[in-house]
Amino acid sequence: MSELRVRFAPSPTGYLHVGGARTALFNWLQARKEGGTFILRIEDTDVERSTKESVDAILEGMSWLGLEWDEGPFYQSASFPLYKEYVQKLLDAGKAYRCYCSAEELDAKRNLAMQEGRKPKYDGTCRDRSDLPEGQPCVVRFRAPRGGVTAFDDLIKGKITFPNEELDDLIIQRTDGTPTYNFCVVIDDATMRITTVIRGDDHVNNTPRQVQLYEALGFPVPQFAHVPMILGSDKARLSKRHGATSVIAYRDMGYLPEALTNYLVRLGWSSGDDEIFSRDEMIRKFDISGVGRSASVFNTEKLNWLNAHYIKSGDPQRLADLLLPHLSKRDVSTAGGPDMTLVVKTLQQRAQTLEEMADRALFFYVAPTSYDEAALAKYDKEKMLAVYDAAVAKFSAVSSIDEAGVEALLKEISLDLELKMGLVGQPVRIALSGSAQAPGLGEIIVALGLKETISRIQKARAFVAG
RNA sequence: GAUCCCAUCGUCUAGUGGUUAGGACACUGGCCUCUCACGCCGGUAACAGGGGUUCGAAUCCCCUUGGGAUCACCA
Repeated sequence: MSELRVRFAPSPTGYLHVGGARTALFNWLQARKEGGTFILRIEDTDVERSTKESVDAILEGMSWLGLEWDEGPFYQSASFPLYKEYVQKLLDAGKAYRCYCSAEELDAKRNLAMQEGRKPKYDGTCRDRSDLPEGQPCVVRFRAPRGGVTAFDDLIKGKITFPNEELDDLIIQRTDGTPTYNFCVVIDDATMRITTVIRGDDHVNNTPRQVQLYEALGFPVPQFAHVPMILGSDKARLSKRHGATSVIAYRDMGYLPEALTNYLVRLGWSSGDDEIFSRDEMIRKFDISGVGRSASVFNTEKLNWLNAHYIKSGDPQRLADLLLPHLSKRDVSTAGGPDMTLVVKTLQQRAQTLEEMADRALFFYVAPTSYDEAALAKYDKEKMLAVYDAAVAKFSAVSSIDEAGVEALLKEISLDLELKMGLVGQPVRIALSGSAQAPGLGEIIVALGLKETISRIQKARAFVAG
């Protein structure tokens, strides 16, 4: 076991977002690669917005993606006393002070500064205040260093430096006594002995403040790796209006977890010309320092391609299990119908998602009640009837059949009636599936069975005969 | 507005001073074929702009432009 300790720290105010999922994946991969520890921490210090439903949704998303954590989930809300203790430490050391400015006053000052084009930062009114009004509501602020710079070496972005002038005295404890985010992360990351903080790059601007906090508290500063954002097709931050952003939504749309993780790992990271990565390959080849510095656009087309790849190469039995809920959703019962494994096999080359596969699988379980008229119209009525009669005769004459057998029978019909294969196969396909687009006839007939095949052809014959 | 970050085909990316700038998705031409797909072969398509440094820049430096993030008693 290496010393590497990483964490994924979502705030439970919604479902697991694909961006969050990628951050979690990168953390997980780095931990697995190094033999380190992956910790899950729920940042629920905002009691107002945090919900149990969100926690469950996040855990469900993590599990579905197979990102198992080694420690946790830990809840920040359980550590309030700990934060209080450190606030007091800072207060005692003179590294923090009480501020009696009201939220209204602060808002007014901030707006004024913005209007006048100045930096909207705290003016330090209470920084050197000597009187301590008893019983007055107050917050606690960190006494930030005034001059100089604060810098850190980001594993992804390189060295980042901030002038301390830009950083004001941030609030670490609210009027109601609860701690604020930037303070909690530092305490948690330090006490959990996190060695590498891998998170979204919307946090880079928070990092110098946190570094100052680590230093004031006497904690070792961890390494940071800020992962670029995921954007929508218009290059704006990915949001619902670009489509689904919840990983569970992707599951429900029929995506495979290995396809999503494969897609996500390639967003911002690559290994030569490779596109397909098994779990093991990902773990072996991934390295957080190899992640790119720029944001990337989420592209559903490529995700579809990967999903199709994993459907094509997936185990039919497993896919059948995963397909079942999508069929149930369509009020289709597979009981008494063809073996689902056989059905899946006919569709693996033809579906990009399980939803699409379910649509295409429908006819196996529900005999067509109507036929594609436009397709039917392309064929001569008398010839079709002859094909149907011949097919019924041929299929009735055998007791069992395989794909090659179907092929042979169709050839015979083609020769007997002196019709091209296309004129034999298509009418039969329409009879069996109702549509002009379906898997190979051999596959369909083997899955359906001779009895059902003959019955469907007879039904179609009656329909065509009028 | 301030600070910070970013910049190779439409998209994801390879490239780390010398390449016909490579791969993948998408698009597209053809082959295969009982349909639709799969598969196979081929094609279109990029170094944001301008200055340097260098014998030589996609690669190093500067500026411009364009994107993004953050500036809360949210996380």
